[in-house]
Amino acid sequence: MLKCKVAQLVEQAVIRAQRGGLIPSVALPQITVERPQNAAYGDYATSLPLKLARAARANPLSIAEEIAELIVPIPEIEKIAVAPPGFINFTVNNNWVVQQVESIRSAGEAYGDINLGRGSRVQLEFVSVNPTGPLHVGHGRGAVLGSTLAKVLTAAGYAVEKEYYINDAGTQIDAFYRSLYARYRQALGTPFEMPPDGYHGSYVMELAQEIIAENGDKFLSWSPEEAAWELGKLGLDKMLNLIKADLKLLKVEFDLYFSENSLYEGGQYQRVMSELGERGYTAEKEGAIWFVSSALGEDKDNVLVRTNGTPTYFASDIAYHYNKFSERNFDKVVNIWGADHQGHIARMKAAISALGIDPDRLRIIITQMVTLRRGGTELKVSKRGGDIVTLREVIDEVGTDACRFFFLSRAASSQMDFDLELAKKQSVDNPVYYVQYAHARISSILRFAQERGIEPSYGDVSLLTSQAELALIRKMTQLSEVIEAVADSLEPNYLPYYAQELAADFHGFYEQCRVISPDRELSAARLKLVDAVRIVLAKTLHLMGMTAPERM
RNA sequence: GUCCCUGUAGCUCAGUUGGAUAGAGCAGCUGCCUUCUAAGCAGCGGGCCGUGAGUUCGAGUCUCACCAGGGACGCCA
Repeated sequence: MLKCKVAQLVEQAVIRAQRGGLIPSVALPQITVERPQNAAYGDYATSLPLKLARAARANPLSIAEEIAELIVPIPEIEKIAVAPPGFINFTVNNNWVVQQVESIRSAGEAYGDINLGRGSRVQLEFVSVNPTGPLHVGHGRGAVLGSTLAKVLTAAGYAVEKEYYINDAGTQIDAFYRSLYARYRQALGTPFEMPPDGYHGSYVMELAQEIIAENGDKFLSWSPEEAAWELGKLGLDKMLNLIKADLKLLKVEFDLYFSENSLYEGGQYQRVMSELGERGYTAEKEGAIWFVSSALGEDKDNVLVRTNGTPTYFASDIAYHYNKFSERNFDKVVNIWGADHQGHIARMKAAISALGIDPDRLRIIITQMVTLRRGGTELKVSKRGGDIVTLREVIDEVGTDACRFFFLSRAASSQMDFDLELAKKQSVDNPVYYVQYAHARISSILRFAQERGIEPSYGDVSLLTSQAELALIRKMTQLSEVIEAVADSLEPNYLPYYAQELAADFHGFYEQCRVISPDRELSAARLKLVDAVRIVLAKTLHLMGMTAPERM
């Protein structure tokens, strides 16, 4: 990345300036290079002199001049300028810029990829919704976020594994099983009361109907416990398949569905409990076994094993994370959780440090709530309460691409309104279509050129000299910086904004520069540029899990 | 009561980790299609960045207090 190269040049120059006594030898902060907001300042800038000014007790402008003087010239950089109050600005050589068109075309789909991760293994766990009901919009948000992060981290050189943790054990599953059994009985005309803590949504009745259609009434003769268990397993399987189908509609897929139950069957749960005990982090109180998180600075302890002997969700989650770090040896683990899991973060981190694992290896992203609206009225999404608007209905109404783009455009930390009416009404003037339209236009030009026998490969990029052309190429060269920013921050919302900027630069170019003209040389050169834009735009769309349409 | 997230244009939201003149999309208004897609382009209007202090060369960004909205504080997950 040219940006890193510039940072290195600055660092070398500063060190030289300090050794030569031109500026005081104070400790250097992290050398950062950024893109100035105003293009008039050039392509890159550093505010290092401003940061050094205080410690060095010197005028930032003169520091900037001393440093700038010592920066070794490289062919890519055409101009280095000092600007008040103490910036050093870098302007990239236009020859280098136009050459990037060639680089893009030879790199193809790999263009923009970086090696930030150096192959280290990252596990991304997301969605992980209890298979006790259909997905709602909030789940969709985490799903889109996770699947996009997976793509970006892969592009950034990490070895990524996507995982869905199935909570197929515990009290919620039990409540689901008993609800399904009650609905089964009711559907067969043998009245049975719904459990008070049950799932009242109509989808449970539909599941019961399906099971009756496939298995008849044979469970009526079974004992309620056995019948609930068998029915439950059938229902859970169906529910999970529905969830997978919904996720597929959203273009979300996993490498592994990890069963909570397997932690008990595989012995991880037992191993973790004894290890926590050996390390002195468990205690028995009031007939239950507790994790002594207060010993690690938490404000209270948490139950691991209930009085009735069953483990809590927290206990199996510790076993799960032990499995991730100590048995599967992931370098880093990223979990995407809903806002309701906020309180779980601190104790989860405490638990893994209790197991001797560096808690910084675990990063947890909390997605804030999505409130679904239709116009002014808020729609309910609670699973337990009854009927909900499902994710599938939202996708059917709004479309996968628009859904994904919409979710990605908002930072995970912001709660958001998803207004179906608005999403549909705006769908024609949506930024989504603005970006995709650019790709369709490009495809159209390429078709047009092909019909006339104009080949992009013959193009001579040095003919690309107009402002619109250069600005467009400059924008393309930012892709790897965007990938880096997303991979570092785990905030993919840079992506949709970058896509819009790139599309805007293309549309601007399209208005100002006729691609296929009587000038065959220029036509070929511009066609080559257009083909490069196709590559970068499609890559950006694909990182977001969106389609790059050839016609609209 | 404690903890977490949010508060930026009429609306929905960005703001590159503390930098230069705070941006985009909708909505409103004015222009631009005999030529590769007008789902586009050019332009106009719109701001006490919740409030008040603090940190420093410099704050939308960091700290504290307060106000407002949301979430979590369970032997549910």
